Amino acid sequence: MAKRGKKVKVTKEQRRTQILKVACNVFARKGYRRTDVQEIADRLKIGKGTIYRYFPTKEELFLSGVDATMHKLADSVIQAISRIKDPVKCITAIIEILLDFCNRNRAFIEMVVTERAEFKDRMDASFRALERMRSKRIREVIIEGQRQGLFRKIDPTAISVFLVTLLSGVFITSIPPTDASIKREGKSLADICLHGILARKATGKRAK
Amino acid sequence: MAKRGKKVKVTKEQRRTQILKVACNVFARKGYRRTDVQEIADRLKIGKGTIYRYFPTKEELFLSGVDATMHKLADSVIQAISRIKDPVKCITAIIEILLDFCNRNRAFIEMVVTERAEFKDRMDASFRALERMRSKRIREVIIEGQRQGLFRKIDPTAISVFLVTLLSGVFITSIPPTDASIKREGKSLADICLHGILARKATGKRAK
Amino acid sequence: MAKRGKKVKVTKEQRRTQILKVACNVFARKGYRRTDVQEIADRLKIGKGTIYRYFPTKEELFLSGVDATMHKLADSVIQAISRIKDPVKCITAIIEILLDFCNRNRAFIEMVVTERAEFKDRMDASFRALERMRSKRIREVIIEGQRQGLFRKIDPTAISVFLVTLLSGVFITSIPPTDASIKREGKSLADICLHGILARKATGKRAK
Amino acid sequence: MAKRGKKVKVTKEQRRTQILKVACNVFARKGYRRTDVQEIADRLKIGKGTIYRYFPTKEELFLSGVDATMHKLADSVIQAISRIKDPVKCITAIIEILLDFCNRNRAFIEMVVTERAEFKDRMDASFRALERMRSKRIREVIIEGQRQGLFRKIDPTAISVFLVTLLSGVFITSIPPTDASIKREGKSLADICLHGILARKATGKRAK
DNA sequence: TATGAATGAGTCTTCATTCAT
DNA sequence: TATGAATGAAGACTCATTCAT
Repeated sequence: MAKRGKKVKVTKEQRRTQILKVACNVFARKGYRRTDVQEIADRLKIGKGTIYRYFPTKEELFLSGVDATMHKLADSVIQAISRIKDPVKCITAIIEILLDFCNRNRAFIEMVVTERAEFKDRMDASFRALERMRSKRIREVIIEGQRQGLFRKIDPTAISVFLVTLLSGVFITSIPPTDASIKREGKSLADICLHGILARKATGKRAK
Repeated sequence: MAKRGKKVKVTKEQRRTQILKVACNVFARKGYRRTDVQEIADRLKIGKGTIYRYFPTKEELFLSGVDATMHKLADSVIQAISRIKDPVKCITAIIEILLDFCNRNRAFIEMVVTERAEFKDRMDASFRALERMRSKRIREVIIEGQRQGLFRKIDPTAISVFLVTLLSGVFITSIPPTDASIKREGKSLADICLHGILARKATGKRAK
Repeated sequence: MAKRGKKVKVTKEQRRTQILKVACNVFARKGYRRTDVQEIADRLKIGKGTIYRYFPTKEELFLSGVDATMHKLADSVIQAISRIKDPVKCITAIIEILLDFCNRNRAFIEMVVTERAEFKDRMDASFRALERMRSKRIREVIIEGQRQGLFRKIDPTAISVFLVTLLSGVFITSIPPTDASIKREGKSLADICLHGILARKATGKRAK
Repeated sequence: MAKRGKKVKVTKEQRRTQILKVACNVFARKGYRRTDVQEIADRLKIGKGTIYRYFPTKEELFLSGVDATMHKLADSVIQAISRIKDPVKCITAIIEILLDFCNRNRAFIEMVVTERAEFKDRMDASFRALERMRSKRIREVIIEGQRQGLFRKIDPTAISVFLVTLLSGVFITSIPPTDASIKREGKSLADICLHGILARKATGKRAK
């Protein structure tokens, strides 16, 4: 009622972002269905109706949150890829960036998991679109790596499927809190990706 | 009302299993919240009350379904592992079995995803228990492989984390229908796992 | 399932009485609505269907229990009244008997209270019938007492209303467990009934 | 839908009271279990959800009704007692007030009866608390009456038990509609309370 | 523009009663 | 005769969305 104090004036866009951020947190913690729009409003100390002024439905609010974060992720991966020329380093970077992102966006990961369950039909499209894009970029890196003779000459699709699968695994398994050794873990995953599990002596030429 | 025909006699256990199976399908298709217990009953052509004779709550019904399938999966993986002596073949087998299982249990995968969103706190324990067990078995295979000089002498935990991550990715990404080339895909994933992405000739120069 | 042992053969009437007794206890403890017919069956170690062989509905079962006990109470009061000739002792006896009965039939009292709430329209008739009868007997005692010059010459209805009211109060307030001093309490109530609260010396002046 | 007319503006407190009043009536008429919250809403021409905005559960709604009326009753009795100095008149007044209250609050009485059956464990506490308080006030009146030499010098507890029992009886037996002669009945009950049933000429001989 | 009171469709769960064995 | 599995009507409660102020 009171809300005394300077009652900071915010632009529409800022207000929208505020709402989105808080909504994401609540959705992440409680899941889509369990989240009461009222709770989001309460946390923001605004009226429930106000939220509906910015987002037509609860669903839209939720999906907007997923989308926004999705784009942030995609952007940082793509940016990294385009900065790094060396295909080998690129693969490592992609894994590290994803791990780092997952670590810093636990809430988001939860949202995506939830989303998949709740909005299977509707949202899968957008989810897959992103995945396909990611997959496409990775393909490019792989083909470049093969062109340079760095990567094995196997079906690029096979490699890209492999990487996407691994990355999805990273995405999913990173949900439980992992500690600050994220960096090390990223390196370790990338190393195995690149060199495989088998001992080099078994390969003949592979021994260091 | 109808129940035409011979009115097959079923034991309690069979009835329970029947219900569980249909329930899993509906849950998988619609998600936990969207599933109305009435629909499960309708599909079984039994009364809603009957379901509640076998499962005290909708939640219990859901979790029972997850649990049952979880155990089937764990069993088939463990069995395979114990049958196969060669660590290299074992790794391949684990990937293939999981892929195959995911392919044949789409519904189940959906349930697990849903579950994670809905029953985060409650079910995570059982989910992780299974994961830990799987991880432990894989470690054993890895250590054996290293003992035989087949696998690289790097931290077994790193390898096991890598494999579990990849497997989780398999689990998750297999949700969209993949065709019968599952076998081939499994082999392909395992191949990259074992030999890595890098070309052999490049190995020498790239070794750290 | 087993129920081994001599499986004592019981007549239909005995079985009916058994059921009624157990049912009364459960109803008394949980109230009519809260009582599950299944629980009564379980306690008796018989099938639920069996109960329905003896009582057409749950309601009938409940009301039969009330009725049976009601009659026991009415009988013991009437018997006492007809044994005792002295109207003064008779009044005391009625109070004592009721107190004693209430004390030994807590469960029953609860049933009557429940019944009044649940079956207001339907059962009130039978409840009142009994009350009227009790009231009628009491009236007879009063009139006899007045004839003998023992009781004040005020409207017998007033006295009977007074007594019925007091007895109903006994009925209701006796629900919480009272100890063995029931007898003393009965005497005390009867004493005040007979002599009133006012000091005798005051009687002369205060008489209307 | 309709909500014709001026759509009177009501405060939250007024709305709460409105709901409580109608709810009491419905509960009283149908009993707790038989009452559908929907019916209360329909009668108020408001949505069911609105009721749940004011009372978290049906039970709470019910018990709030009992409580509110309980307090009204306690207040009017206590007020009357503190206004009247003469112990003899006080006793009469207490009976009259209770009778009158019961007559004008049939619905309430029904609620209390229902409550006792449904909420035995939970509500008994508050019910008894009130009773104890009433009983304490009455004791004070009695002791004062004895000090003034107006009342017989018997155990004050005995007298108070007697009165509470009688009052409970009034409470209970007044449920069936009694006519406007309430006043007369109150006087009559009080008269017997004070002077007893026995004829005065008999008093001398019968005194213990 | 912001609010939050009001709404009522949607669902889980209970349990008296039936009836095939 | 006894059983207990099956039934489905009934009812409490939630919460996204609306809309008057």
